[in-house]
Order: sequence, then structure tokens, then C-alpha cells
Amino acid sequence: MVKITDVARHAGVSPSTVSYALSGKRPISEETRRRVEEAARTLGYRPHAGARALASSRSNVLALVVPLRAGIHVPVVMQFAVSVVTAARRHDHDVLLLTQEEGEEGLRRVADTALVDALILMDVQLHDPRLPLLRSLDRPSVMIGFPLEADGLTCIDLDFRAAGERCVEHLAQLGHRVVALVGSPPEVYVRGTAFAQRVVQGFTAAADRAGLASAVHPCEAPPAAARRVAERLLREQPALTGVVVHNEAVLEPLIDAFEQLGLRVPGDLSVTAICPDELAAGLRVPVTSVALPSAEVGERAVELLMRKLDGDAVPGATLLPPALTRRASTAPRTVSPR
Amino acid sequence: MVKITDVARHAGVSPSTVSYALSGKRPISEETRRRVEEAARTLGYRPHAGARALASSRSNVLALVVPLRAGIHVPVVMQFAVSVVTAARRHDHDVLLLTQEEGEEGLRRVADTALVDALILMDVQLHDPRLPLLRSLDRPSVMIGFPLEADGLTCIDLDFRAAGERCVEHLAQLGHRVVALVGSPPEVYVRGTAFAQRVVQGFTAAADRAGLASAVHPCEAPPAAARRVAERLLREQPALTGVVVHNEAVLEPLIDAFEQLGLRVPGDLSVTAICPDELAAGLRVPVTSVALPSAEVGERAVELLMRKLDGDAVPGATLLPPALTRRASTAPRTVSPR
DNA sequence: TTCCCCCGTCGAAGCGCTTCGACGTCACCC
DNA sequence: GGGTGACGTCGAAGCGCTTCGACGGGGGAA
Repeated sequence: MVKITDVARHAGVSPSTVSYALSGKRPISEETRRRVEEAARTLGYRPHAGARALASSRSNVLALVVPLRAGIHVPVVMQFAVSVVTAARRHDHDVLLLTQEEGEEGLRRVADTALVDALILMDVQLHDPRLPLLRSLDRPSVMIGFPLEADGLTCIDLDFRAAGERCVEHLAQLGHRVVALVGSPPEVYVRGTAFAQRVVQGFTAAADRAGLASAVHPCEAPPAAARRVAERLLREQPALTGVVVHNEAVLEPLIDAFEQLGLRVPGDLSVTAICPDELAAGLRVPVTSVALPSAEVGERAVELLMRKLDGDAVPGATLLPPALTRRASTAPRTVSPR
Repeated sequence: MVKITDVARHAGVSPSTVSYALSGKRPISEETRRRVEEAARTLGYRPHAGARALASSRSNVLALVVPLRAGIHVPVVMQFAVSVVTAARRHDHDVLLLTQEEGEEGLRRVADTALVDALILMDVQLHDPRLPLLRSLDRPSVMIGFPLEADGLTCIDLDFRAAGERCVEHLAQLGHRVVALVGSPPEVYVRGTAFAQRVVQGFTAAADRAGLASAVHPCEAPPAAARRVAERLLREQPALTGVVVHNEAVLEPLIDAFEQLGLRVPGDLSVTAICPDELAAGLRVPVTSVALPSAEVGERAVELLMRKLDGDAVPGATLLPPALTRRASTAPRTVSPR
């Protein structure tokens, strides 16, 4: 293993000069810097991560806690993770993967052993048990999602409330008067997952404001569940013409079910979704949707953390405004009753 | 931050004794060990990861390289990742997440900086460019998947060749004489992804051996592609009664397509798959399948690495035997022609 | 009773890096 | 021409832990 003293000798300078030349933390003459860099390159010098962490009390590693729960859409989680890793690398950091299984103890462990400099949490609950811990930790953190009480913490997410509203407004503009929300599986609401509840709030508020009749239906993931919900929807709201889907797993089966029940999309029924753009755009009937910008969220989360690590103040809440893309699944309400 | 000297003082022993007491690397009297443990507990002592890594040249971190490519099934990747993390934690290790985007340079970086002790690679190609690098690294590694030339390296995976064979044998036993394999998207074969090709080999070999007529069809992920493949299958092999699906994304759409084309599963067509058990079992028609044991593979990969880290010899190749579970989608061939 | 060995513990060195204070040199200004 | 910074570099300390050799004391064997 080649170490800093080897580079120093090779470049004819002291180890500290090598350190400064490579880190840029003190001015070093152009000439010396070039010599050091070349020495480092020809020797293949790689600073020892542990030594560096010990001396600088910075590990250049971020922790990412991913959810394992039922009812969450795995590809979305993966997208977050990948964008976090990519963004972290741009800032010269690596990412340690933690599962929620490890719980608070895991967070405390990686923070207290100085394995990581900072933490990113996904799948935040309204009353998340990890909040007090995060506050007490001496390391910065960012949550992807909003708990109810986030004082002193930093959160970022799509503005799900606004997303719910946006979908309803779009349907209202098209003339629809009776709408329904097909949401996540019941357990997601039961455990108080913030984003799911916010969509419901936004959906309901916007519907009330616009004077629409509305209903909310949680829905399990299997296609059969989608079919059942579709039937129930039509039974309970015979005049239904607008549907908002906030559940990646059932989006396609649900549309299939509607069509099998004799409803054309968008002829008889307009469907909008809150989901990743690729999913909405890739369906047989491309679906009008509010995008779930996982890549952007992951990226911004990392940037927030970096600023916190630099000691800068950051906004406690970052809500990304929803962007609705019109596709083939929504159309003005047909005036003639069916 | 509480350090080892604090614990030592509190327990009335020297720092080295604390170290030995906690690590068990030298015999320490019962009495002393208890005092040390209690001191550590009451003070909330957490050894500094960097310091430990520097002194012991062990970081207790594994690198996991996950694929980002098109055509791979994301939930499967996630399952691997989770099982690797869980298994690693059981061995007191953490997991650093790398994306394939970082490439060989990323591997070299985390290995040479001693950030990680060992590496796990997924999505191995037949001619994987990372092989020489892995051989030259001074750290042990395990590949999930088999390249063509694996001398000196350690690999583990489901025996995909045998899995392909097993599916065909099952169909043959049921009396089917004309079979087809619906595989991964073409790009997966083009880039030489080992497991996909092995399934083809096993499928073809077993079909030849049993004297079955057979054909292989790569298939893109979108449902529309599944439909096209279904039509083509029936056109090109009118006597087709047995299908093997090795493509998680199209399994369900394919069955739908067959049924829409007027074929009942398993009445007219027996379908078997190579995919995660949950997927096969959760479909409308539960599908007979060879399980993709991601959890077991991840776990075993970690165990192999641990043994290598301990300096033990391990087998170069670990092939997990396929296990076929019969479900509703396969039945004996109907004697009467349709 | 003496010698030896082993068990349990200690002290010190050192892992490879960063960082702080200090020092020499040069340029510039009065 | 001497004082004064600023610039560029060096040396040494120290980050918190592990590990190696050494050492004292007690027990068993002779």
C-alpha cells in the first residue's frame, strides 16, 4: 500500500504539503501542486479511508435507510436509492445502506461510531418514532417525507397534498363532477404514512372546493383487489367519471378492470395518477399523471445534507411543486349520460 | 464522545484490556470482563469506526454493486440487496451501496482506500470486464452469477441451466411435445448476461434430449410486447402446449394475452416460470415455477465472503439446485387436438 | 520447597492521515 | 533600506483504536 509519506518523498516535499496540495485547504504553489499530483498519480496513491476519517472526523459516507414495508412500491425505492448514490458520489461521498429492520438502534450505531457523517431517511411516518433520535444525534439528517412535527429537522418531498389537489382540479376543469381516489393499501394509512394521507387531504379538499362528489378507496396490491375496487366504485358512485390513482401496483389492473366492466378510458372514465412518469407513460393507455420525481428528490436530499455538513442553514421543509402531464387517459366529460 | 480510555478508567483497567475484553481476542478473567462490559454499557461506549479500521485494517464494511441496466427486474435486485444487508449485519458488517455506473474505477476506489473489506457483485456478464480487476484486488469478492472464465474467483447463483432443464422436464412429463421459452429482452442476451443464456442452454438441451420441438423468443418488458410474442408463438408453433417464461415483467401480461387469444391456462397451454416464488404464487392463475431464491443467494454470498475474510478456502462455484413448485398453471396435455 | 509455565493484564508503539502553529522567504510600501 | 505581511512549506502532535511483547503472580509438577 502506498501512503502519503511515499508520495511526499517522491515529490520531494513533506507529508503535510501533500495533504494540503491534494485537498486544497491551504495555498500551495502551482509548481509544487503539480509535482505532488504527478507523484500521487504515478504511485497510484489512495488515501486510507479509515485514517482520513480518524484524523479529520469525517468519513465521507452517508447512511441511507430504505423501507422494507408492505405496500410500498419497490422500483420507486430503488430509484431513490440510485439517485442518492449518484448524487453523493458527485460530492465525493459514499452511501451506506441500512434497512428499516435495524431500526433506531441501527441509526444510533452508524452515527455514534462515526461510520457516517449524515443520514437520509425514507418512508417517514406521521408520528415517526425515530424523530427524537434524529434530533439528539450529533449528525445532520434529511427525511424524505414529512412527519407531523418536524421542528428542528429537515424534510423534503413532493407536495403530495398539492398533487392530490392538482389531479382533482384537472378533472374538474374537464367537467367531471363525481370523482374517486384509489389509494394505497389500508395498512399504509393505518400506520400513518405521511404522503398517503396528504394525498387524501388534498384530494378531498379540492373536491369540496370545486363542489365535486368524491370518495376515497384504499386498495391492496393484487390485480384482483383492483378489480374489486373498480366494481365497488361503480356500484357506490354510478355517476363516477373521474378517478385519481395513487397506487403504482394497481394502476394498470385498475384500468383493465374498468374496461372489462365496459367503461372506456378516457371515453367514459378519465383516469389520472400520481406515480413515476415512466410508469404512467408506458401503459397501454398513457395516463395523465403528476410525476413522482424520485431522482430529483434524492438529489436534492443529498444537496441539503451537504449544505448542512458545511454548516450552512437550510430550509426545514422543501416541498416540490407537483407537475401534471396530460396524456391519453383524461378527456372532457361526455355530456350525454351513459 | 466517549472513548476507550474513558471505559478503561471507569472499569479500573488499561485500554488494551478493554479492547481485549470486548473483542475476546485474548483471555480475560470473567470478573474483569464483566466490569468492562458494564462500564462500556453505562458510558454508552461506541468504538470509532475509523480508528478501528486504521488500527486493525478491517473496516467491517462490504461493498455491494447493484445493476442499473435495462431489462433487469428491480424488485429482485432489491431483494438481493436487502438479504445481503441483513446477512452482513448478522456478521457485524455494514454494506456500502455502489451502482454499476461507477464501474471498475469505483471498485478500485473502495478497495484501495480500504473503505471496504470485500465486495459482492451482481449482474455478471459472460465476459465481464471487471474480472481482471477483481483478480488483482487484494480483497476477497463474490459474484452473484457466473462469467465464462471464473478461475480464481468465487461465484454463486441459482443453477439456471438446470432450472431451464427442470421446467422442460416437467412439461415433458406432463406429455407436452411442443414447447417454447419466452426469455428476457434481447439486449440482455446481446450483452451476454450469463444467467439468461444458461436458461436457454438448459431449455434447449432438455427439449432435444426429450425429443420435444422447441423455440426460444426473447421478449421486451411492456405488456404489448408480451401480446406480440404470444401471437407469434401460436403462429409459428401451432401445436404449442407448453411455455417456459423467464421474464418477470411479462409473465402476467403473457398469460393474459394467451387467454385473450382463446387459450386456457392450463387447459390448452401449460405455463411454467423461473421467477421469485411470491410473484408466481400471487398471480390470478398461480404459476408452476422454479424459484429464484434471492434471499438465499444473498445470504450465502455473504457467508462465502466471511469465510474468505477469515482466510478459509471456499468453493469457487456454488450452484443452487433448482426447486420446482407445481401450481395451477401446468396440467397434463389434453390428448384431443384443439 | 523450588522452578517453570501459563494466565491475565499492562504499556507502548503504531496504523495513515489532517491540522495547527511556526518559520523562512520574498515583495512591497513607506 | 528596514519593517511588514502574505505566501508556501515544514514538523510535530494527535485522532482512537488494536496489537505485540513483556511482566507479575499463582498453581502444578518435580
